[in-house]
Amino acid sequence: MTHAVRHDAMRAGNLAVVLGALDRRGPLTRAALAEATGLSKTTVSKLVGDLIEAGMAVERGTVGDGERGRPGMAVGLSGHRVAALGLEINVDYLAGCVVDLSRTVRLLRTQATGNRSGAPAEVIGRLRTLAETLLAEAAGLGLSVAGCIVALPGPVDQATGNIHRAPNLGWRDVEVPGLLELPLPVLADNEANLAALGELWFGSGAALGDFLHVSGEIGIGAGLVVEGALFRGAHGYAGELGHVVVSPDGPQCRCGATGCLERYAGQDALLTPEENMTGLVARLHAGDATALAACEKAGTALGVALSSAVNLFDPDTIVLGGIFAPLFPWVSGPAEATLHRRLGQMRARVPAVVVSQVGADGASLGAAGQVIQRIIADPGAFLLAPQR
Amino acid sequence: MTHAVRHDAMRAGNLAVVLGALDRRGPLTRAALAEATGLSKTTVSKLVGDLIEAGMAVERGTVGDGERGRPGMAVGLSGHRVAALGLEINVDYLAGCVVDLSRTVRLLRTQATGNRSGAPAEVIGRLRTLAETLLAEAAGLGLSVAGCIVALPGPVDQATGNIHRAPNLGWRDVEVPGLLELPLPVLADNEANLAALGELWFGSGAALGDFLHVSGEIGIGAGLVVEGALFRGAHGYAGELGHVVVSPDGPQCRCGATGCLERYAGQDALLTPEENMTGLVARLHAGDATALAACEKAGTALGVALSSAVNLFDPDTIVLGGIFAPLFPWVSGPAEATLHRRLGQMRARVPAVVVSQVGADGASLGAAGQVIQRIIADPGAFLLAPQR
DNA sequence: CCGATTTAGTCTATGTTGTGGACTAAATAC
DNA sequence: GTATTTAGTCCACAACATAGACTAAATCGG
Repeated sequence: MTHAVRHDAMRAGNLAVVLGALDRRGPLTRAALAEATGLSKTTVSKLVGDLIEAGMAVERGTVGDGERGRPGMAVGLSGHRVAALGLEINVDYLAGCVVDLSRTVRLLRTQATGNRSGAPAEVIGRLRTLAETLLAEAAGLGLSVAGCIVALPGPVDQATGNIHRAPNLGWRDVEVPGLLELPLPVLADNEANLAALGELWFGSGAALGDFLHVSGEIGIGAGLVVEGALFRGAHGYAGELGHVVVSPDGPQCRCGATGCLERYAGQDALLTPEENMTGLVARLHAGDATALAACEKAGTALGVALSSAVNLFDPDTIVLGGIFAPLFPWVSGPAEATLHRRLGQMRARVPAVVVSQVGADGASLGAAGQVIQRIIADPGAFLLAPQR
Repeated sequence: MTHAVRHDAMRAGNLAVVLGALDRRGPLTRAALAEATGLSKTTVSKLVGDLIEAGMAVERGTVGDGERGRPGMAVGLSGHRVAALGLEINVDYLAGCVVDLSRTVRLLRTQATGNRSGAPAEVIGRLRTLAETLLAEAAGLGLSVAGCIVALPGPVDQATGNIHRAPNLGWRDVEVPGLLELPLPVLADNEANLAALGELWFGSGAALGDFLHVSGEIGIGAGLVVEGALFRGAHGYAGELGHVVVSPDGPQCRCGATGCLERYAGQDALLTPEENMTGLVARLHAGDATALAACEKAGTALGVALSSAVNLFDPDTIVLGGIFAPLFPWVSGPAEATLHRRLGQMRARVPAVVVSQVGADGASLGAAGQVIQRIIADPGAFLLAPQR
């Protein structure tokens, strides 16, 4: 239900409207803010005053654009006080970052460690150490970290932040947020979802329109961003592109079905057991026929699965991330050709296939960005937060 | 952007909160409403007064449940004044209905006419006559019709309500809402989307959880309902289940691709040119081997396409409507078996496949219901509407 | 160089809305 | 028949946004 609107909710809502306008339209004068939001100058002045006092906005000097009249004082988001922590647990690394309110990356650490079949408590302990280091450094920068989201490689219960199962880690039903024991609110989300948001805020962003972000790792996940917000299915199991049908009579998949995309374009299908991604890319550059054929096949299969996804989701753009980012030159051609072959006649516009602009840090950046997004959407809840 | 909250918006929001509570939780006393919404008794009393005056709510008598204390006066949605018009243009019929605020169907008319390759102006003229008849009858019942939505068999631009192309009607870029020239606000939407909403409000409804509604006609469309709201892709082209891949090397489809679901389970794939649906069902009941085999094949193909859709959308339930409703006994078995085969090992819960509870009127009912939904979500805009 | 004009931002009186608590109404409990 | 309990209304008050007057600081034109 839409919640009851009392006076305090009205104020909180308008605070969010002003902060949101600053976020989307860059620095603005109070007069321009009043124009943009439809609020009166008086109200905007009061709200801006509160935001400045809370360290969420700053005056950025007068804008004397040569026009007549008194020049306005530009007000913009301030990255000097409020910040967010993003963390990621993946199969072979841990990552963490601190992003400030203006979505500037202030700190970023990656730690290569084998977490495959590591005990949850042990892995989470290492992540806690990483997080505490980042929090201490953030405090040194004068930043007040308001919250944290952890990216996890598997479906996450949105209500609790617990991960139901992470096949690639060998985990089942682990209460990650609780076990982290950090002195701030902690939530968790699916790595594929957060990588899509990372692309939105730290990659090509709004230029993509509504986009489907494909994050191939061991499995292949996809996150859909519609009008700047993530589409989540019913229970966080949406976007499982890896098990979309490519050919119903295809090879057996570990999921029990046959002919899933993962069998054609998953990491295990492309790499030989003793080879890593760098090796494969080297072979591709050298013109190795086997490697080129495998990528051609993977790209075509990806195109088939994506054509189904486009029919169902209807995105403007498709972004290839994860393992498909380094393989993009070899995979995107066949994928795009297949998309055009299957969709070109029916649709006025076939989605473009582009490469992700954020690397492996996409998920942790998206996690921190999501915290920032929540703060901007409801700054009232953070105005009274302790300042360092 | 979230819109600025002024005093009038605060009041409008609270009106919506109260009306929404009445809609979802049935008749309630003012005291119970205050409890449910978090508003004070005073405020609830004032808001309820306005709603009663506007004819959107009525007192339904005291609830003397034997408890101590003064008995409360139950207040419920009133279906006596505000209503909505739903229309549908399909290949071989026109349909129209009037639904009141309490989502009771007050009037329902279907008109069998061949609209395939009929000139838009002519077909819309017939629809206008139908609409005007319904509006006159509604006025006779004391109903004030606040708005209208038209269901169309093809992708619809949400901003304008114009249909871009309707292959089964042979239409391109027709401004249906404008051409109707009705004396009330008219919008349009995709037939598959509205049929899904029809199932939500006039069929099995909330018991389904988040569901995917498959509406097979000539083409096969799907509408996804998440938390009581429709998921729309980027431009209203989402949910094209008919062109999801079943087998990439399958037969040529009219869309230019190969092996689309439509070629296995579309109306044209199941019926011989000289046969209609009734004939097919009769043959199935008689045990005709060819017909049974065709349905088995269609059901399996549907299961394959749906397994991809479930991987991407993650619904709780799948509802089969349109041509799949009469064919349900023969199609659902193979479809469900295929879903279990492909998804059973990976997912804790495979979506149940159920039959639609609303017939061919689903889309026009959903259209009217959507208007009602909008009124309930923002009653403020209709409080000053002319009363009959 | 100085007044007219224009735009930015603040200040003050006012209006709308929701709230808490006092008050009235109408039932059951003893 | 009185005490108790719950429903609903009334009234004084508080929170917030607003309109318009007012001050501040620039450009324009002579």
